[in-house]
Amino acid sequence: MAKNIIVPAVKGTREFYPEEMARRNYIYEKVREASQSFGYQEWDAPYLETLELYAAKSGEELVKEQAFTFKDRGGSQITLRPELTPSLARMIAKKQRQLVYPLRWWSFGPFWRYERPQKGRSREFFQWNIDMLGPNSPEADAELIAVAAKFMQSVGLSPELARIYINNRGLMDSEFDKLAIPTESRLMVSNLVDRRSKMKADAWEKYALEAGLSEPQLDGLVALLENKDIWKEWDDLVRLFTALDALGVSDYVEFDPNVVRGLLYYTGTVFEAFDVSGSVRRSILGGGRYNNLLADVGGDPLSAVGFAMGDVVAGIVLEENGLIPEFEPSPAPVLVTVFGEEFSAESYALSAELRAAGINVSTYPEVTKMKKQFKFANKMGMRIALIVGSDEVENAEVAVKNLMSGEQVKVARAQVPEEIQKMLASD
RNA sequence: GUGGCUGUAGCUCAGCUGGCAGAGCACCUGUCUGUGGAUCAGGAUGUCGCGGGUUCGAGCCCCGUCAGCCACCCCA
Repeated sequence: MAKNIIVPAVKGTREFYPEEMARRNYIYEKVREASQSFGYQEWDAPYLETLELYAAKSGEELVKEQAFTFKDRGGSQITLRPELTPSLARMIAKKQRQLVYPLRWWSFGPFWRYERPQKGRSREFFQWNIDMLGPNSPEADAELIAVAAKFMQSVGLSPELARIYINNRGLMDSEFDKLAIPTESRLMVSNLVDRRSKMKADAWEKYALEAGLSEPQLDGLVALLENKDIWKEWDDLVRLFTALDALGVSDYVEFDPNVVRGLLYYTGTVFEAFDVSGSVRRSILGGGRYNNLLADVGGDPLSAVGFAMGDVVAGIVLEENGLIPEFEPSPAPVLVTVFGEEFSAESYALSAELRAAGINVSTYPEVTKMKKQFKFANKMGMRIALIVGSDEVENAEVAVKNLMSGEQVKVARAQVPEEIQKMLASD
């Protein structure tokens, strides 16, 4: 069949055939609903940015190893955006005095990272970003977590399926102080904590000692990571959980001292949502409070909290839990068949009439056997087929066949739009 | 960047110690000359990822390469 060699798609990209496109749009739609229900405004930034923008704050790995960069014709280093936050910071900084606070913004768009594709990771992906800027309160943090919970709930991810795990960097730092872990070791300890769930206990302990922890520090760290009640000693967390309770999302949230988040810029609350039992061990979404970012990029200090969700992991989790809505191939539920050459004008006129009545309609675009036309309607998941043949034209009627039930009735031509609307509304 | 697994029909895959390239599904035609989704009958379909090597002979063995998947790293 394929005599010619098909040029392959770029590694790590995904091709969106209609079925995949429907899934992507479904996620986008639910993201929009959740964001807007809390009053967040949709915005977007350029997809192309200068490499310089990321140098200021993003991790080295992200910029040096994972950015897609190229020189444009003028010689500037251009990057396909690997994340959104630096663009957000710039756009806020540029209009910092004109914007209205608390500022609530959300965005859903493409991002690129040059990394090895694997389960839950591609080189081109979509990401939901949502942030609140201005306030610095546990209640603001709780709102973002509630937005995440609302999204999860709206796509059918119940608390039994997915959960949001919460911690606070301030609490951890204060505990690290008590264990006399020096500031320069904090990053190492964060990585250690991150890795704990992926390693066997004894291997992890050995690794921790090799990384420079003393025996008492290790014991203290383990005790800390297993203490599910320590949040009660941290005022911000007490307020956060109180607010989450009031927001009605306490079923979705859980304190977990093991959540530290790799990124350096988080300053307070951090959280991450995971599939409770699925095969993806990656986070569905993650975020937290980052109060220093605006000042770091040259703006006036401004507090912020937000999170990001990639569409790849989210899509896998929904898929594995059977939560993707059934795909309807044709956006038009009605097919107008073409009976023969001499009747095609009738069919097109009828189609136009139905469209004018607000009904989505496809007309079969060539003259062929009825069998083929019906087969097409069936495969496209259409619900109604119309026939305008010699008998029908003679009697000013249209044969209306319900493809779900198989029933077929003759309807007076003038009544057709109304009849179809009734049929479409009935199920 | 490191390591492992896999590339055979449109899809999912089988293919024995190296010996004529297969199945199921999907597709097309007919049974049914105004009607789909069921049954039955028939039919078409291949750069065995690509390049080289070994061999009388390679889908199978060896080397290389590309791609996909999985894990690590990092992270959405």
